[in-house]
Amino acid sequence: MTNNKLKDIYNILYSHYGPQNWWPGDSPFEIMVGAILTQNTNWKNVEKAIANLKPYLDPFVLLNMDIDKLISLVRPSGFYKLKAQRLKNFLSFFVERYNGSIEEMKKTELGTMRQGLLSVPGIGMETCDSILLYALSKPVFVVDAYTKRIGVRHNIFGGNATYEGIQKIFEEGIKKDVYIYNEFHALLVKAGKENCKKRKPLCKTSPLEDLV
DNA sequence: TGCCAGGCCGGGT
DNA sequence: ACCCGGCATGGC
Repeated sequence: MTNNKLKDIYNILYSHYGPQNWWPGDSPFEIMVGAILTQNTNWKNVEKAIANLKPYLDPFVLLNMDIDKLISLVRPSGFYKLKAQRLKNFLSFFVERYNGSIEEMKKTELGTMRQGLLSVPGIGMETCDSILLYALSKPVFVVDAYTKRIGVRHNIFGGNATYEGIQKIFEEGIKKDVYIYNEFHALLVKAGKENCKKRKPLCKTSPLEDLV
């Protein structure tokens, strides 16, 4: 069963904005780091932090780095003490369980991988799923605040829908395809930034306006 | 200038 | 099982 409305939304956004080619990042490891740093934070600020981290983008190097130094590097991304610790938490997990190897991690069964990531303090569902989809190319639909706002706005689901409820609707409503999951989420963020902000959720200029 | 950003956690109800 | 405050910098 595919949901035509979701397919329509995808097609409209894709035609309007074109491919987004996410995630912006030079390596899967950088994507993982970025996924943590971008929690409730403007991507522009994350870019600054990642620029600071560039010379040290290796799981072992970062794991062994003095916490105060790490804090100073991630500072521009905001919530810096919190995020430095969350990065450490993730790095411990990544090194202990997978020896800091993307390839090794990718061999794991998806459910196990997801459970493991979610057990890391500071990694919630969106961060976890972003890592799975964008760093590890796993077919997991990423739900975020924009996805929810736009979905409610277009009557795909109600305002009380949960993360996993929304995720299920998307995963069951469109073709299970990493490329589509990748682009769809990125397109929703793009559309959301332009038309579906917190204080003006009216989408007057949205390419989706006709659908409502 | 204030409001907001690609969340998550812990404590209170 | 929800709801809320805290976390913080920098862009527009």
